[in-house]
Amino acid sequence: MFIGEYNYNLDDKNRLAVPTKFRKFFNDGAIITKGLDNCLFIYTKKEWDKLVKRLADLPISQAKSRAFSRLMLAGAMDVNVDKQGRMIMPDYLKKFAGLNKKIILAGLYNRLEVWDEKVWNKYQSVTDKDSGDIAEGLVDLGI
Amino acid sequence: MFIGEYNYNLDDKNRLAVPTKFRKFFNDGAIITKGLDNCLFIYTKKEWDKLVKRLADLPISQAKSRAFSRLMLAGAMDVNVDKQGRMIMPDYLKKFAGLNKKIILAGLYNRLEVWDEKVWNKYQSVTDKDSGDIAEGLVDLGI
DNA sequence: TAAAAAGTGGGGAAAAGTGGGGGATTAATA
DNA sequence: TATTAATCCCCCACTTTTCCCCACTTTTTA
Repeated sequence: MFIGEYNYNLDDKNRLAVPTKFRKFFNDGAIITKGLDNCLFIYTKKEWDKLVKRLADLPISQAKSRAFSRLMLAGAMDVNVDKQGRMIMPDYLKKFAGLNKKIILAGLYNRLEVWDEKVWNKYQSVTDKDSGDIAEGLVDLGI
Repeated sequence: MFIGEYNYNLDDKNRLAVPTKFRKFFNDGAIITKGLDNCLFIYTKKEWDKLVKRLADLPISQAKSRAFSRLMLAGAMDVNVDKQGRMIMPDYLKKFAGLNKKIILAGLYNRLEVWDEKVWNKYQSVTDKDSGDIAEGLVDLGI
């Protein structure tokens, strides 16, 4: 579904454009939530529903699963896409991900990730070094 | 499917031609991804779908699988081939592979590899010398 | 050596990205 | 409750990018 890396700007009204070819998936809105590694996750309604069901099954007795549910559920916001294909970024999510003007959108198959450009570049420079480990992962998958 | 070594130029508009005899495989588009050893991989839609099925189910809770997905999925780009048989190279992939004007395309059976000419020549000069040693290591893989 | 095919370059129309004004709805205050 | 204030979002307009198409050059082939 979603793949690729895209550059966009967050404007003064906190509007963020969605790549044209992905807009059709968000006709009935989108869910933006706090993600991992300092980014945000954007889900379609359909994918979000799947995720919520899995979160509901986490054992409430475990502190870690309670914390994860709070991150994903309490962090989530239902947003609309305007006629120009943009969604409005809530203030608390903008702060959470440290977003400035220059934004990276990353396609991760069933979700889009929102990164501040600088944070993204830093993450990349670390993981690019580990590409050896990543290559090992390829073998595990039989690729 | 794909074999051989081909010379092409990346033009000022970041367009890269595909060898004529291979174009028929890319009628419905192509996927370019970050590869190993500083090159890029080009897959047909069909081959890509085989790969991506394995990636879709990785657990988002593990930092390593997130890094892996980001390399393979966010690193990939869905591209079209124009009437002249060229695809447009996204900026971030051009940077990743250090591409300049002179490009080498290499056929690796189920994928095409994209190399900057200088990187290719350097890689060749090392591996040509060590080809004996490299072959020795393949015993483990049953070749 | 002529004709055909492939590689390469560039102009221009169309689409996408971006910014901002203004009206309508909602909230706030006297 | 009337008036004011604030927010949201729709729409218009400008800028930038993309991509389609045509044309020229080089290479291949008959």
